[in-house]
Amino acid sequence: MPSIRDVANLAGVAVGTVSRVINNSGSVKPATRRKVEEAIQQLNYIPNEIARNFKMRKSKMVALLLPSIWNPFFSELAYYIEDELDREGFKLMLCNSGGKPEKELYYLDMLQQNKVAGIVGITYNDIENNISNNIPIVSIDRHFTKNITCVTSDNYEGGRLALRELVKAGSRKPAFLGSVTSVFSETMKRKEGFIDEAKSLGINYTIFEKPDPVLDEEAYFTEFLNDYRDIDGVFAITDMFAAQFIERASKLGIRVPQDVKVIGYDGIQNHSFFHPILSTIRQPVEDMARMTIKLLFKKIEGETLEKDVYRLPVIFRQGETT
Amino acid sequence: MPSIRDVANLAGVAVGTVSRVINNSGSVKPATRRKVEEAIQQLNYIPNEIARNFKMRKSKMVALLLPSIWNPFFSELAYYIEDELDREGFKLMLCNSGGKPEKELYYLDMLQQNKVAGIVGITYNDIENNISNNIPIVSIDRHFTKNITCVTSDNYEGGRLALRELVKAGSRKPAFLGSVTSVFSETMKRKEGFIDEAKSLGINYTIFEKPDPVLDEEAYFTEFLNDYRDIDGVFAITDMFAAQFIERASKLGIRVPQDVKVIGYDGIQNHSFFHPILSTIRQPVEDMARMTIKLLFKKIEGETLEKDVYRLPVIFRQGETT
DNA sequence: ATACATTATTGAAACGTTTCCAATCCAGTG
DNA sequence: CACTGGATTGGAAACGTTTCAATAATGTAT
Repeated sequence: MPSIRDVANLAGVAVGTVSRVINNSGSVKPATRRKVEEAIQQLNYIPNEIARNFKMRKSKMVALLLPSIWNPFFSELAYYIEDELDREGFKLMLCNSGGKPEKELYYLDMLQQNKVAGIVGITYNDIENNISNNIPIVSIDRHFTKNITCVTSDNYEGGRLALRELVKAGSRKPAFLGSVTSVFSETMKRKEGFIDEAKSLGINYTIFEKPDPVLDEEAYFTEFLNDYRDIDGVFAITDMFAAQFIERASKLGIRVPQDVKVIGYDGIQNHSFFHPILSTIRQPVEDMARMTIKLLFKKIEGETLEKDVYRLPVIFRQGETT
Repeated sequence: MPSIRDVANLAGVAVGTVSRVINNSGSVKPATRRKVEEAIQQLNYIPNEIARNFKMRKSKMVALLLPSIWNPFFSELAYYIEDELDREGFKLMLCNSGGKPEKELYYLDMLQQNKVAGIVGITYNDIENNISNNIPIVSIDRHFTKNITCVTSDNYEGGRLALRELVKAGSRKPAFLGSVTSVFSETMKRKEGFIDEAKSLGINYTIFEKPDPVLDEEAYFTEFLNDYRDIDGVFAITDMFAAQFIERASKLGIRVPQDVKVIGYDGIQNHSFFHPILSTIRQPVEDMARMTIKLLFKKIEGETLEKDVYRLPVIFRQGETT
């Protein structure tokens, strides 16, 4: 593996000169440049990025820490994040935490050791207190404190929109179905929006939340369907949750949308191959991803951002369930 | 940011000693060890992994190069790959090539600069001739030459199985639907298996392939449905392809499975929320992912593998389309 | 031609580790 | 008590870059 020194020797110049040729920094005579480039060709020299990172005390690696890349919402997000990073020559390191706090901490520790340039975090834990030094972090959907910028969709407006669309579709007794997640999660605002809009329209509503994330989901849905037989509309906190509800309801002979209208949140179905196609509040995933990375770049550059939370607008996408 | 030298000073020992404490290498007296550990605590010292990689001339980073993480098959694969890597303390770098040859080459080049320990490649290009030095590579579903080990599902048997299942479901005039991809792709064996089994059972079959990957898919399916009206069974090369066919067929009033039985390949639907649930040839994604990484580790260790291609068995999973 | 300004180039230090050899320590032995 | 050998520790080189001060070469105006 030839080094910059070998190139310098072959070209008959100093290593510093080779460095300047490679990086286009400083000035070098055209003739010299040519000599060096020939030597590089001849030796098939490839700059050692690790040595460079080491010397410069920074890398162009950004980590994406999320529960599971398998989740279609996250994989779409990851796709755009990688794309945006690549535009600036940054690389993406992928970390699946499984949502487990100890794994999140383990990864955070590892990322510090590896001196990543920045972190995009979708975590359940309070990341902030566990990151000792000052690695720039942007969080998606989790709002901790000032130090960690948050990018999210407009969950509150999404909740209001969902309620309005349910009503528009004919629902008179709508319910919100969700599961209690992290207190830092912005997604809880979906519920707030739902409630506020119902109140302002004078509509009776029901809130039915799964308290424990690991609780049996089948039991949860069954209980709901038994206890609230007159519900005629459901706003589920995510598309996945909505789909589970629909399946469970179908098994009990409840028809969607005839008996119950259903609206999800996310908009993960990017193809209309499978049915029913969910009516949903669509998050602007691509915009969120690109904004996240742009903000992260700014933080890496040392700029301070004017806002703590950036909320992007959502839209209602009509499917077959309302 | 404290360095190993600061620790050494505070503890009143040499840097070499600190290094030995950190890495548990060589021998160090318990009393000394304690002193050093205290200093580490006090300074909040974090070893610099980049410096380490630099010095050791190797990193624990493995790259996954694939068309798009957004594709559910790949995101499932990536999930297990990351998990298996993490077990040995390796990290995953994610590269979306979009399937574009130039982007694949660009990434390959970058990965060499970054001295990754190994590469998992799902590429359209002939990777082999474009990787100058000897980074260990394991490929999924693409069989190049001896240098790059290939892990794949048993596509040939999968093809035979699909044909048998279509016949079992009552199809008398089955067709294979696929698109011509890379000549290196193992997935073409699905067609071969389909054909061989049809021949051996004395069944008439049809092959209808989309020649150009970028060709309009709607036109392709429409043409097929117009020209082959008597087809009563379809084996599509992937689940996605099958789903597209079903959608197109439905629009023309052709019912699945009453008029046409459909079998896909992959088994990407890990939940039964959306319908129809595809009958499919399920790839053992988790096994493939873990085997890929285990083989890659062996190559990184310098072992030579006994086989060029590792084929894992597939199963038929009954859905609602046969 | 001379002095000066500008452009090119060199050489060496520095980044934070690991590792090897040599030096030192210490317990046990004859 | 001197000696031996293993355990422990110190010190320095090396990994491949970038960068900076110092020097050399070149060009420019007088």
